[in-house]
Amino acid sequence: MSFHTIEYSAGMVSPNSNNQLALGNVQSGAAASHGIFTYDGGIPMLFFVPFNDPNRYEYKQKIISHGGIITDTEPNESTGNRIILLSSFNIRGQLCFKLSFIDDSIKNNGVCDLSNYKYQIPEVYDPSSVSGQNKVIKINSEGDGADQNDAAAFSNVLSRNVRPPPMRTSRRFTDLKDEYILKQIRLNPRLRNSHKFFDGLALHDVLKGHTGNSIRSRYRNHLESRLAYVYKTDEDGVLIKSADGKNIRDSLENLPKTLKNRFTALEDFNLCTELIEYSRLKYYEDLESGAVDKDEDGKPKPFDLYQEFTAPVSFFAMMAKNYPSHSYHSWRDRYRKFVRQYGAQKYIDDYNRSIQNGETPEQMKNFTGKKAGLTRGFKELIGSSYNDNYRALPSNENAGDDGAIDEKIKQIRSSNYANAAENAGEHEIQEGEGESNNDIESVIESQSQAESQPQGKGGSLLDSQSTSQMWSDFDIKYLPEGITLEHLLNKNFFKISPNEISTRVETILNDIELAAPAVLLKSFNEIGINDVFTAHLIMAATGDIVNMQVFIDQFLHLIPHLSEDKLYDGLQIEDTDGIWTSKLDNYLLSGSKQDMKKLQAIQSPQSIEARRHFLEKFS
DNA sequence: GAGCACACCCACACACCAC
DNA sequence: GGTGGTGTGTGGGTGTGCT
Repeated sequence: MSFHTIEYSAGMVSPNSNNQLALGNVQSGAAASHGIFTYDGGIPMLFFVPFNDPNRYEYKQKIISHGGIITDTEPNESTGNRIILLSSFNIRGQLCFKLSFIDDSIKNNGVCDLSNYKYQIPEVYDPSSVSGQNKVIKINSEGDGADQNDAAAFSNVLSRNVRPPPMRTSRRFTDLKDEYILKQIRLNPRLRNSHKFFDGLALHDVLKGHTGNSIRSRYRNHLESRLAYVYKTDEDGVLIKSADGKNIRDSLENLPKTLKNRFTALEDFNLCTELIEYSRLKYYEDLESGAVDKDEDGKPKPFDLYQEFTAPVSFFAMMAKNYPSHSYHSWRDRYRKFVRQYGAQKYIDDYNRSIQNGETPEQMKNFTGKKAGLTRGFKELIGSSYNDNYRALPSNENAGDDGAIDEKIKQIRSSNYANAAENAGEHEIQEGEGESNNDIESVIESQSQAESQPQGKGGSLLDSQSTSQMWSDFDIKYLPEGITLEHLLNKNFFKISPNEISTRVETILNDIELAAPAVLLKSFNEIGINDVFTAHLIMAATGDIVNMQVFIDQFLHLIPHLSEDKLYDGLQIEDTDGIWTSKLDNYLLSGSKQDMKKLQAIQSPQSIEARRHFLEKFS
């Protein structure tokens, strides 16, 4: 039932000249056929009880069960319609009435004179007191007769933003007080962490003399373990009563969630993945309709996984619907203050890496507040450390230095060379007792001897005579200058995470069926690698599947940092053994001592020898 | 010195508002 | 409707002084 659906006229409840409510046409007494808190015609009276009021839920029940309505909207005189503000205590100088109005009206079976329940003189601490003693300031809701500064002080104390100076009037908590606090928590389990709730409790007679902070601290440090049970409430925190009108005990296992829920790592992950998925779909829609931005050459810009994503309202509405643990506003705020700062794909990478390392992923944090202010340009810092994070290896969680990628290369070489050797000359490995499968040199040795190894599992795609013949029809060559990302990759590439690309490449290269060019090209196409790039891979890696894997991993590492115009230069990898460029080929072909010296500083003798054979066959 | 009461801090969830 | 700015106050503490 929504009060918004009811038309209220100002005349039903309107302020008179004394700022008091006129209730002349309020239905009252036994004549009330629709309940006690109704106007003529049975239209319910509107009440507002502050959300932090410790008695809100108790009185919400009373009001609703006697025909009235509790609104979620605070009274607003400017609208002309009046909602009656009820509270356990006087607040912020507003026109405010005591909750006993409800009790007395119910007892009376008719609406009492509301003006008799108006708060007049709140008691408030005076910050100007030099002695540090409490001083009672008399202030009424209109501020008449009261100093404006006092009114401001009153407002400040209640608003929590300005606290009185330290004043320690320590009072011991008694069993009675402790039990009272626990009872209030049981009645309001959703508010068990709320500062304001405890501020409200501090105004209860039983707890007079303690501050809200003190009571909150008492509960958190001493009483929480004694809570034992709470009373059952609905999603809004309203007490659920049994058939005989009693509160229902509920175990702590069913504690309702508090007012605010921290975002978890999984929720951050879901937000990032949904955001990227949404953006990717949008990109391809735009691509089809020609709405994608063009580069200098007039070609559509490729989808950038590491871009700053934007999302419309509908996206956050979808998130709130599919992941109701947070509201639309919360999801949107999380995106604005965290995802945008951190980077969606960067977080996904970090999350996946944590999972792979057997660690618990952490949620995004430290992107708001004062600390965030101190780290201006933090995004740039993240950007610069991206490489380290991206390159860190599961087996080396501290890897973040330049050795990480080398370590990865080593691992790939170890496993693949071992495979190659296993397939090429199993007996050599078996006979070499005490020889490690990871002994690269010896494995290279065995590989080089295995001219007739089966294709597809390790070694070169082009080693044997028959497969060389098959590849001879395929145009193996370096990428030309001026290539774009679109030349290299198709849309499938952007649907797969970088980690997965690497794994898929490894799987494809290890597949024994891939000796045939068409199969390899098709498989690479399926993960987004176009033929021209496959040709370059084979050319740069001398057709060696290990080196192809190394090239791909280096490419995946480089790609987030390469602008379109630097793509060609960026792919000239000249510092990795087994990876070749036309410049290095020229060194080899020139035969000059100086060039060979340069070459030997990069390439191993095995690589140089293999390259020589390769160029003889295919150049 | 220990325990307690209380003040205070900080990150950030959630919300509202203006443009 | 989309977006940025910003306020409020929750959630989870730590620091400090009193008993």
